[in-house]
Amino acid sequence: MGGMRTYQHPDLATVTIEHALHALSDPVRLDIVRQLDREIEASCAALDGGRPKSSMSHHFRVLRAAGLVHTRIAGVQHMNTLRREEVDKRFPGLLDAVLGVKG
Amino acid sequence: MGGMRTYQHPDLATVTIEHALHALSDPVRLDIVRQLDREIEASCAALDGGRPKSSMSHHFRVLRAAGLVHTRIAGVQHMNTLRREEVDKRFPGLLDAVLGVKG
DNA sequence: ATGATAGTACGTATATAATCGAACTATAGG
DNA sequence: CCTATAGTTCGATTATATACGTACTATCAT
Repeated sequence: MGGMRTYQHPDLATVTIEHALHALSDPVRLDIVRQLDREIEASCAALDGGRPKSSMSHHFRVLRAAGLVHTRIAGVQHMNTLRREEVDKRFPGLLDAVLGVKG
Repeated sequence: MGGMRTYQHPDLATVTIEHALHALSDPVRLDIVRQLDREIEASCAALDGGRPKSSMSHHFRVLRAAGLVHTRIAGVQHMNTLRREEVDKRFPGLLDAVLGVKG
């Protein structure tokens, strides 16, 4: 069924490191995370890089399920943020390491 | 073409963070890496946790291809080590973060 | 109400990965 | 040379992911 009122965001305590690593290991998703790390908040469309909406929806769902991204509904847009503090608490240094890599 | 004389180990510069994250996102492989982090050097069989040899061979191959593990042949055994220093240089803080997680 | 916009849900096709038995290869020891 | 051991390679199976078109839903503006 189509649009929804709210999203479910898992408690980081229930997210395993394997789960988080898997979510981060896809280039599209890693790119989303990199952009969110800079942009603070962005709509799905703003980060799609020309990809179809259904593909992006899939990747955001994976990122949400892994506890990495929070999505709030703002009118017609769904605004995404990195769950930085919570992820840092659960996996200290992980995002710093992943986002700090060059090349 | 069974056993081999030597293994190919990629230059870490050619390994992407996505590649490394994917290799680490499998529970069997993460367990291997965790054990190598403690044991310094171990044969494949010592880390198999009762799994078939062909399955383990697959996982070691993935770990090698991602630049995470080095394998040297010592007689009939193939001894594995974590490529700690090189990985730390290429992906600073990554292994500390991944291996430091509890639960 | 109509239309436009943002995104989800579903279904399906395709690709990638995990699992593991069986046959094989290399080395060591008797 | 024969046998045991450690691990690889091959091939087949199954599971998991990705990609994306189409239909749908929610919200907003007119």
